[in-house]
Amino acid sequence: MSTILPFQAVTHEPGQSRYAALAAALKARIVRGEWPPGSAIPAEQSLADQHGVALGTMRRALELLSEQGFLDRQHGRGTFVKPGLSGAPMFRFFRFGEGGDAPPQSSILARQTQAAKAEVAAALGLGPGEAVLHLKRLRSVAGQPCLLEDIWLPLPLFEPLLSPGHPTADWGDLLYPLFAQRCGVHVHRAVDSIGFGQLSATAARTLKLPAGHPCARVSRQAYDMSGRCIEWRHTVGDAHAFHYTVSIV
Amino acid sequence: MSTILPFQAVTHEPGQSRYAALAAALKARIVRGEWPPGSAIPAEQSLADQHGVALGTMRRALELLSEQGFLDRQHGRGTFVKPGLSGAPMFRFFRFGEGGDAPPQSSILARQTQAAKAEVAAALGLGPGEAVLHLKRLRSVAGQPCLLEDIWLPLPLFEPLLSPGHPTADWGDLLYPLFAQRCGVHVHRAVDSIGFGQLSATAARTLKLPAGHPCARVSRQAYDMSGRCIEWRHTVGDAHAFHYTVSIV
DNA sequence: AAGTGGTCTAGACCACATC
DNA sequence: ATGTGGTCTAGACCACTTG
Repeated sequence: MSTILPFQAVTHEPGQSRYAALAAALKARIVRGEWPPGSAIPAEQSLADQHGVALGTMRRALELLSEQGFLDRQHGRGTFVKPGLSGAPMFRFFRFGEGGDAPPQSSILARQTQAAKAEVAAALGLGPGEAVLHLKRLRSVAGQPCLLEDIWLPLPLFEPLLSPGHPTADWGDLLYPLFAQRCGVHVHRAVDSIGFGQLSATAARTLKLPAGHPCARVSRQAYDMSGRCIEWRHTVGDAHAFHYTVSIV
Repeated sequence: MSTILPFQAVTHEPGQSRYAALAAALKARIVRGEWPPGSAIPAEQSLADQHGVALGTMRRALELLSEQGFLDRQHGRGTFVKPGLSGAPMFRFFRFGEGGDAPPQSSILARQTQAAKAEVAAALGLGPGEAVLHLKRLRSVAGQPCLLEDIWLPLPLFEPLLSPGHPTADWGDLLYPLFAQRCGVHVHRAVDSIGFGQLSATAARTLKLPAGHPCARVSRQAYDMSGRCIEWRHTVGDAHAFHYTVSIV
């Protein structure tokens, strides 16, 4: 009598390597939530036995998922599902005075549901007119306003953020941990698009800058582990505070 | 009697893996010029025999150098030393009208030797006052001037570019292939630093824009395979033509 | 001491490019 | 047909972390 090997048979296209098929199967188990973000997955040898492959082949699959940002391997400890992005990634583009020490403050200026306009629907992969949550947010450093953000979130998913029981004043200074705690949404990767323009009159008033002042514009699409776009964000800030470094290889 | 294995003994620190030491040894042979850029290096099995390691270990070393951009592996053909960057990488930051089709034109406005000022010397890793070649260069698309560049090159190395026998009018539209052909310098990687400001009066005149017009500033340090900085470049262009996309993982 | 991931070996066989 | 890099195996042993 032989032990049951539940994941041994992996669909394996002719042009696809075994380890790539294994990686896809493991990724599906991660995305499905079988192992929550931050938790450990079984040991290499155990997974190799489960799938009926050699240890080296399973290691190739795990290394692939690690390169793709789904897993975090730690020598002697184990292999863990990567938690979502949590830092203050927008501040990589701006340098405000003494921002290195103090964490940037955040205040929500507006929170309302909307029917998605064409641009927002396209960015989020929704049909036009579907319900979205719109946030207007001001970020400040040492009491000085510096970034103004418009954020759109697809709505059945982010409904917990509409609860009157959780006033926006209590949200804290980072949104992504809030998304994870309240809505179970983990931001896995993001794409930022950078351009320049002038501040509108209303934006200039909020940022305490003259109307028409040059500004940097950053548009962001954020995605969860399944590849679904879960945030569309538009940020403006003083062009003179913008600074970014790129490595070209 | 045994065959001589010239590279078998690799200095191998306790904390260093065998394949990392092999990669460092191979990189040294590449940097030294033993295999010129674009040429094939020996087959995996041959290198493994030379160094007295198993095939899989040599493959790890070669894959590492491939990830680092030193080698280009091609299934069925061989492993090749990567040629330097050759494209028009500055145009990744700007979108000018119909620039997709026509290659950008280049004209050298000035070419002269200088004693390196502090900022230039620091960027190139020279002592202050060492001799550098300074170029001023205008790039145009469809006859419209769009980018103005100041370029500093360390001087014993780039002396061939001073030859009166090669007038700047014959240099063509890309500098990096010129560096490779005339000076044997191959650009392996570059670091670009982006900021925003206003055009100076003279820059505005050259670009046919009003003085004080908002502009994007890109400062570049370019490095060869040995890690030496071989170019410091400062580029300005109309801020409204700037556009860039970043993936965050 | 036990369990984890990291390194290395010595082979077999496959897929691709070229002559 | 030959030579190249790509995949996979089945083991051994090492290095790191934790109880």
